[in-house]
Amino acid sequence: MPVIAGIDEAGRGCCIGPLVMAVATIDIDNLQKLSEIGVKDSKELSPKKRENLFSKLKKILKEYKFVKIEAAELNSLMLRKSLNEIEAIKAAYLLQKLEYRPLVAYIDSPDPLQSNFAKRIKNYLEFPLELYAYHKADQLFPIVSAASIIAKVVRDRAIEKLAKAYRQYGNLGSGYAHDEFTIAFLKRYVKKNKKLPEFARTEWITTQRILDNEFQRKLF
RNA sequence: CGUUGCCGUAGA
DNA sequence: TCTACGGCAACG
Repeated sequence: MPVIAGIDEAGRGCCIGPLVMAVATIDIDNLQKLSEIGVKDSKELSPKKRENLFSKLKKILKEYKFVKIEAAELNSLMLRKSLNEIEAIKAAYLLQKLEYRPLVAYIDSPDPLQSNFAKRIKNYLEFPLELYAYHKADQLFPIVSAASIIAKVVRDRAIEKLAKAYRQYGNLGSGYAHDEFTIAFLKRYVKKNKKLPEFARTEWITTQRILDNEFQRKLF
Protein backbone atom coordinates (compact mmCIF):
# COMPACT_ATOMS: atom_id res chain seq x y z
CA MET A 1 0.00 0.00 0.00
CA PRO A 2 1.50 3.38 -1.07
CA VAL A 3 2.17 5.83 1.76
CA ILE A 4 2.36 9.61 1.63
CA ALA A 5 4.06 11.87 4.16
CA GLY A 6 3.52 15.42 5.39
CA ILE A 7 5.90 17.57 7.44
CA ASP A 8 5.33 20.85 9.27
CA GLU A 9 6.84 23.00 12.00
CA ALA A 10 5.58 24.95 15.00
CA GLY A 11 7.17 27.66 17.10
CA ARG A 12 9.72 28.93 14.59
CA GLY A 13 9.27 32.60 15.40
CA CYS A 14 9.06 32.58 19.17
CA CYS A 15 11.89 33.53 21.51
CA ILE A 16 11.11 30.89 24.15
CA GLY A 17 10.88 27.11 24.11
CA PRO A 18 11.46 24.45 21.47
CA LEU A 19 10.85 24.54 17.75
CA VAL A 20 8.83 21.42 16.99
CA MET A 21 8.76 19.56 13.69
CA ALA A 22 6.47 16.62 12.94
CA VAL A 23 6.03 14.08 10.15
CA ALA A 24 2.80 12.20 9.56
CA THR A 25 2.27 9.34 7.10
CA ILE A 26 -0.87 7.63 5.89
CA ASP A 27 -1.97 4.94 3.45
CA ILE A 28 -3.38 6.68 0.40
CA ASP A 29 -6.60 4.68 0.83
CA ASN A 30 -7.16 6.44 4.18
CA LEU A 31 -6.42 9.91 2.89
CA GLN A 32 -10.07 10.88 2.70
CA LYS A 33 -10.52 10.17 6.40
CA LEU A 34 -8.42 13.21 7.26
CA SER A 35 -10.96 15.59 5.81
CA GLU A 36 -13.79 13.58 7.35
CA ILE A 37 -12.56 14.17 10.90
CA GLY A 38 -12.02 17.88 10.20
CA VAL A 39 -8.26 18.07 9.76
CA LYS A 40 -7.12 21.46 8.46
CA ASP A 41 -4.52 24.15 9.05
CA SER A 42 -3.70 24.08 12.76
CA LYS A 43 -3.89 27.87 12.99
CA GLU A 44 -7.59 27.70 12.20
CA LEU A 45 -8.22 25.29 15.08
CA SER A 46 -8.65 25.97 18.79
CA PRO A 47 -6.27 24.25 21.24
CA LYS A 48 -9.10 21.95 22.32
CA LYS A 49 -9.92 21.03 18.72
CA ARG A 50 -6.25 20.33 18.07
CA GLU A 51 -5.98 17.99 21.06
CA ASN A 52 -9.13 16.20 19.96
CA LEU A 53 -7.91 15.79 16.40
CA PHE A 54 -4.54 14.57 17.62
CA SER A 55 -6.28 11.65 19.36
CA LYS A 56 -8.23 10.78 16.23
CA LEU A 57 -5.15 11.09 14.04
CA LYS A 58 -3.34 8.44 16.06
CA LYS A 59 -5.88 5.90 14.85
CA ILE A 60 -5.83 6.95 11.20
CA LEU A 61 -2.19 7.65 10.49
CA LYS A 62 0.23 4.96 9.40
CA GLU A 63 2.81 6.50 11.74
CA TYR A 64 3.99 9.83 13.05
CA LYS A 65 7.19 11.19 14.54
CA PHE A 66 8.14 14.54 16.00
CA VAL A 67 11.31 16.21 17.14
CA LYS A 68 11.68 18.98 19.70
CA ILE A 69 14.61 21.27 18.92
CA GLU A 70 15.16 22.77 22.35
CA ALA A 71 16.20 26.40 22.74
CA ALA A 72 19.65 25.37 24.00
CA GLU A 73 20.25 23.29 20.87
CA LEU A 74 19.00 26.14 18.70
CA ASN A 75 21.32 28.58 20.47
CA SER A 76 24.26 26.36 19.65
CA LEU A 77 23.31 25.41 16.08
CA MET A 78 22.40 28.95 15.06
CA LEU A 79 25.96 30.12 15.65
CA ARG A 80 26.96 28.30 12.47
CA LYS A 81 23.74 27.45 10.62
CA SER A 82 20.61 29.32 9.57
CA LEU A 83 17.25 28.36 10.98
CA ASN A 84 16.21 27.16 7.52
CA GLU A 85 19.25 24.90 7.29
CA ILE A 86 18.54 23.49 10.74
CA GLU A 87 14.95 22.77 9.74
CA ALA A 88 16.14 20.99 6.60
CA ILE A 89 18.43 18.78 8.69
CA LYS A 90 15.63 17.93 11.09
CA ALA A 91 13.16 17.25 8.27
CA ALA A 92 15.58 14.73 6.78
CA TYR A 93 16.08 13.23 10.24
CA LEU A 94 12.34 12.75 10.66
CA LEU A 95 11.94 11.12 7.27
CA GLN A 96 14.77 8.72 8.03
CA LYS A 97 13.19 7.76 11.33
CA LEU A 98 10.10 6.45 9.55
CA GLU A 99 9.61 2.70 9.59
CA TYR A 100 7.64 2.71 6.34
CA ARG A 101 9.23 4.70 3.56
CA PRO A 102 6.73 7.04 1.88
CA LEU A 103 6.24 7.17 -1.88
CA VAL A 104 6.05 10.96 -1.75
CA ALA A 105 6.44 13.66 0.91
CA TYR A 106 5.07 17.20 1.16
CA ILE A 107 6.51 19.88 3.42
CA ASP A 108 5.75 23.49 4.27
CA SER A 109 8.56 25.73 2.97
CA PRO A 110 10.00 28.53 5.16
CA ASP A 111 12.14 29.56 2.17
CA PRO A 112 10.55 31.92 -0.36
CA LEU A 113 12.17 29.70 -3.01
CA GLN A 114 10.33 26.44 -2.50
CA SER A 115 12.67 24.31 -4.61
CA ASN A 116 15.62 25.63 -2.63
CA PHE A 117 14.24 24.16 0.59
CA ALA A 118 13.42 20.81 -1.04
CA LYS A 119 16.98 20.55 -2.37
CA ARG A 120 18.38 21.41 1.05
CA ILE A 121 16.50 18.52 2.63
CA LYS A 122 17.58 16.08 -0.08
CA ASN A 123 21.20 16.95 0.70
CA TYR A 124 20.72 15.36 4.11
CA LEU A 125 18.55 12.44 2.95
CA GLU A 126 20.31 9.11 2.57
CA PHE A 127 17.75 7.64 0.17
CA PRO A 128 15.97 8.99 -2.91
CA LEU A 129 12.52 10.39 -2.26
CA GLU A 130 9.92 12.32 -4.19
CA LEU A 131 9.83 15.42 -2.00
CA TYR A 132 7.89 18.64 -2.60
CA ALA A 133 8.19 21.86 -0.59
CA TYR A 134 5.27 24.26 -0.98
CA HIS A 135 4.11 27.48 0.60
CA LYS A 136 0.85 27.06 2.52
CA ALA A 137 1.31 23.30 2.30
CA ASP A 138 -0.61 22.96 5.58
CA GLN A 139 -3.66 24.35 3.78
CA LEU A 140 -3.10 22.52 0.50
CA PHE A 141 -2.34 18.99 1.75
CA PRO A 142 -4.37 17.35 4.55
CA ILE A 143 -1.40 15.16 5.48
CA VAL A 144 0.63 18.33 6.11
CA SER A 145 -2.28 19.71 8.12
CA ALA A 146 -2.08 16.55 10.22
CA ALA A 147 1.63 17.13 10.81
CA SER A 148 0.96 20.77 11.71
CA ILE A 149 -1.59 19.70 14.32
CA ILE A 150 0.87 17.27 15.90
CA ALA A 151 3.70 19.82 15.93
CA LYS A 152 1.45 22.50 17.40
CA VAL A 153 0.05 20.25 20.13
CA VAL A 154 3.52 19.07 21.15
CA ARG A 155 4.80 22.63 21.32
CA ASP A 156 1.76 23.92 23.24
CA ARG A 157 2.29 21.18 25.81
CA ALA A 158 5.97 22.11 26.14
CA ILE A 159 5.13 25.78 26.69
CA GLU A 160 2.45 24.86 29.21
CA LYS A 161 4.99 22.77 31.12
CA LEU A 162 7.48 25.65 31.16
CA ALA A 163 4.80 28.08 32.30
CA LYS A 164 3.98 25.87 35.27
CA ALA A 165 7.59 25.17 36.22
CA TYR A 166 8.48 28.88 36.20
CA ARG A 167 5.23 30.26 37.54
CA GLN A 168 7.25 32.24 40.11
CA TYR A 169 8.29 34.70 37.39
CA GLY A 170 4.72 35.43 36.37
CA ASN A 171 2.71 34.71 33.26
CA LEU A 172 4.93 33.30 30.52
CA GLY A 173 2.46 34.30 27.82
CA SER A 174 2.64 32.96 24.29
CA GLY A 175 6.43 33.02 24.09
CA TYR A 176 6.40 35.51 21.23
CA ALA A 177 8.17 38.87 21.24
CA HIS A 178 5.02 40.91 20.74
CA ASP A 179 3.52 39.45 23.93
CA GLU A 180 3.89 41.84 26.87
CA PHE A 181 3.60 38.95 29.35
CA THR A 182 6.49 37.10 27.72
CA ILE A 183 8.69 40.21 27.81
CA ALA A 184 7.82 40.96 31.44
CA PHE A 185 8.48 37.33 32.34
CA LEU A 186 11.94 37.36 30.75
CA LYS A 187 12.84 40.71 32.32
CA ARG A 188 11.88 39.39 35.73
CA TYR A 189 13.94 36.25 35.23
CA VAL A 190 17.01 38.13 34.00
CA LYS A 191 16.80 40.65 36.81
CA LYS A 192 16.78 37.89 39.41
CA ASN A 193 19.27 35.45 37.84
CA LYS A 194 21.47 37.83 35.85
CA LYS A 195 21.10 35.54 32.83
CA LEU A 196 18.52 34.25 30.40
CA PRO A 197 16.73 31.00 31.23
CA GLU A 198 17.91 27.81 29.50
CA PHE A 199 14.69 27.71 27.50
CA ALA A 200 15.21 31.16 25.98
CA ARG A 201 16.56 31.61 22.44
CA THR A 202 19.66 33.73 22.76
CA GLU A 203 20.00 34.41 19.02
CA TRP A 204 16.80 36.46 19.02
CA ILE A 205 17.15 40.25 19.19
CA THR A 206 14.32 40.31 21.71
CA THR A 207 16.28 38.30 24.28
CA GLN A 208 19.52 40.14 23.48
CA ARG A 209 17.74 43.44 24.10
CA ILE A 210 16.51 42.28 27.49
CA LEU A 211 20.00 41.15 28.41
CA ASP A 212 21.52 44.45 27.24
CA ASN A 213 19.02 46.46 29.27
CA GLU A 214 19.97 44.57 32.40
CA PHE A 215 23.70 45.15 31.85
CA GLN A 216 23.08 48.85 31.16
CA ARG A 217 21.20 49.13 34.41
CA LYS A 218 24.08 47.56 36.30
CA LEU A 219 26.48 50.25 35.10
CA PHE A 220 24.61 52.97 36.98
C1' C B 1 16.80 49.09 2.40
C1' G B 2 12.89 46.67 -0.20
C1' U B 3 10.23 42.36 -1.55
C1' U B 4 8.78 37.58 -0.33
C1' G B 5 8.13 33.31 2.87
C1' C B 6 7.53 30.80 7.41
C1' C B 7 6.36 31.03 12.58
C1' G B 8 2.84 33.17 15.11
C1' U B 9 -0.05 36.70 18.61
C1' A B 10 -4.06 40.04 19.31
C1' G B 11 -8.40 42.70 17.86
C1' A B 12 -12.95 43.95 14.90
C1' DT C 1 -13.17 37.94 5.98
C1' DC C 2 -10.08 42.26 7.49
C1' DT C 3 -6.58 44.95 10.56
C1' DA C 4 -2.39 45.58 13.72
C1' DC C 5 2.01 43.76 15.98
C1' DG C 6 7.10 41.06 15.84
C1' DG C 7 10.85 37.12 15.43
C1' DC C 8 14.28 34.62 11.43
C1' DA C 9 15.43 33.81 6.44
C1' DA C 10 16.32 34.36 1.12
C1' DC C 11 16.80 37.42 -2.89
C1' DG C 12 17.69 42.08 -5.24
